Amino acid sequence: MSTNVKTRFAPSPTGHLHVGGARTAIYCWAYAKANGGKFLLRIEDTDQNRSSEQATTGFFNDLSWLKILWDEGPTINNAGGGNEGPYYQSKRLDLYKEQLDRLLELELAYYAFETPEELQVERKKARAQKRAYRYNRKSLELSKETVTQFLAEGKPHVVRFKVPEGGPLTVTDCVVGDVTVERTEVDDFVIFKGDGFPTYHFAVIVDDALMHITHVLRGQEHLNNTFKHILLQEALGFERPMYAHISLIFNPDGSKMSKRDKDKALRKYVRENNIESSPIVCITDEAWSAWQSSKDNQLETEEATALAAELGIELPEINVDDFKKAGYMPEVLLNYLCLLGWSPGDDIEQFDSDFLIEKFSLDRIVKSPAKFDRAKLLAFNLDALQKLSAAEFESRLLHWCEEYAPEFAALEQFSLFASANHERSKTFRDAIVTSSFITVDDEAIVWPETKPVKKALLKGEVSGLSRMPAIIEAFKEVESWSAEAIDSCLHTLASTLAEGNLGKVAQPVRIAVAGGPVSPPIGDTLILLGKKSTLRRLERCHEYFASTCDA
RNA sequence: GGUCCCAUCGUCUAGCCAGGUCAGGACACCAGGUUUUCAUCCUGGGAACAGGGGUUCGAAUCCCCUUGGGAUCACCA
Repeated sequence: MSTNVKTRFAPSPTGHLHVGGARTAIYCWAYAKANGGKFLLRIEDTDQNRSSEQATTGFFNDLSWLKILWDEGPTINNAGGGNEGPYYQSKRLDLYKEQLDRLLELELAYYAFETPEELQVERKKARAQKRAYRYNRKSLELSKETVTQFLAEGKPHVVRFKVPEGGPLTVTDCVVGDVTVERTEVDDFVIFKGDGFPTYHFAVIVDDALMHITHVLRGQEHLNNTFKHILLQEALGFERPMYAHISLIFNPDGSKMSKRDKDKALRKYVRENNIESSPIVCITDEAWSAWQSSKDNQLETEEATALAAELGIELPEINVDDFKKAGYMPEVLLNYLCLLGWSPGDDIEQFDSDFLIEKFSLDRIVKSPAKFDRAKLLAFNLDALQKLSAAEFESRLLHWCEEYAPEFAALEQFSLFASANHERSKTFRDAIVTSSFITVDDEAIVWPETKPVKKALLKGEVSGLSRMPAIIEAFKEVESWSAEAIDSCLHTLASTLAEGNLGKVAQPVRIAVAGGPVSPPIGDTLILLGKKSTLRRLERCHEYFASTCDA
């Protein structure tokens, strides 16, 4: 394809990198790589109130985790660099002002003095009259002298772009095709804000031009903005890049997948359960009532996480970081995200990033929006996990545990813990969930009387519980606590106590030591626990049920 | 409401641009089987061209309309 392809991903650091943004970044990266071009990262932090350094770092981490590394941009670890920076918009004010002066000189931009409140009134009027809001160009009627005077007085102002006269506007989008709109649909939008910062529209045009971006891939919510952008480019004499607008990602219920989904889930639960005050200390009464007073006041991430944990509800996974925490592998998330709107054809679905780079093209991007299907992601993760060698699985599980489950990372028999969980885990988290009994103290194991527990211990002609004393005695005799010894002991027990039915002895043992019907294979489970803990748990279980039910 | 975008199994999609294979695959689901639990694993199955008009010998594919869904209409990006 064309030479010098350069794409960019330009997030505003106001939250976390969510899956939609991640997919855009992946496509940008893949397109650049597929065409021997460069991928650039730019931080759009012109919103002084909402941008944060913490969020910026989060974006770097999330992108790095996915192995989407930028050739140009902020220098972090082994990514970034380039000499068309700085790559933070907040540090490019001079550049924007320079371009703004040109526009002012050409009389393609003008000062406007309406207050936000005044504009709000106009907007409401427009809504009531069932038409789209357009700025009425009132400030354009001001005389030069008045404007000069207002500015000298320090009257608060913005700068607006003066949309030139002309015919309809057409942009040829690489995904959507030709899109045409009447010029009158574009109003004189603000390009410089009252705080002296450029708006998104202005900064993005200046930066994309100065950084020589050739292809702009972005979410379809920007399709309408494109007309503002091409107008600005024409006014400034910039070349128009190629545009590719990617459809949105939705939740399974059809709603737009958004960063607000977590907040929504929490609100719903709180409302449905009539919870009137904060159940945890980390959310103050003030924070709670502020949150409850308006849907626009979202809880901080930490607060939301803590509250969800307290209420015992699962927050929907929407950010890249959520999937990392949940124990998915980055290459799987990347793979799955690619498939939401693009496919390589030939019935191929599972692939790595080398394959992606080789095959990626804009003309295979689907126009229609996609729903995010966690079940398929999970299935992909399972497949990928199973393809890992034992050593690789162990090292990656260890890595994950070090970050999210240090008590498991510290396990002396980590190797066995890993191998025992390899083929039965769909995510890294699965391994610690079904093996949580390992890190629980012997004296803290409890046995909820659920159906499977009752079935294994209390039901039947000869109950599992009644076999317990014999099992305990047999285990006491096992000298070396090895897989072979345990196995042979269990088989012997099965033939003497249960006509060779291994399940009849294994399942009561499993429940006794694990506190529930699910654990790794029984031999591994017992070795992981050790002989002493195994015996203690068996005894405690026997005592507990013997005392509660006079069987 | 104005403007713009979109429309193949429950879901992601292949097929469409260059009309002509029982509309293919994956996930999910259902039924069997393997397995000491859970999870895997194996076999089989049901499942879609939104509706209506054209064009054509022939339409999922090209055109129009209807319906449905979505985006956007900020001194946020």
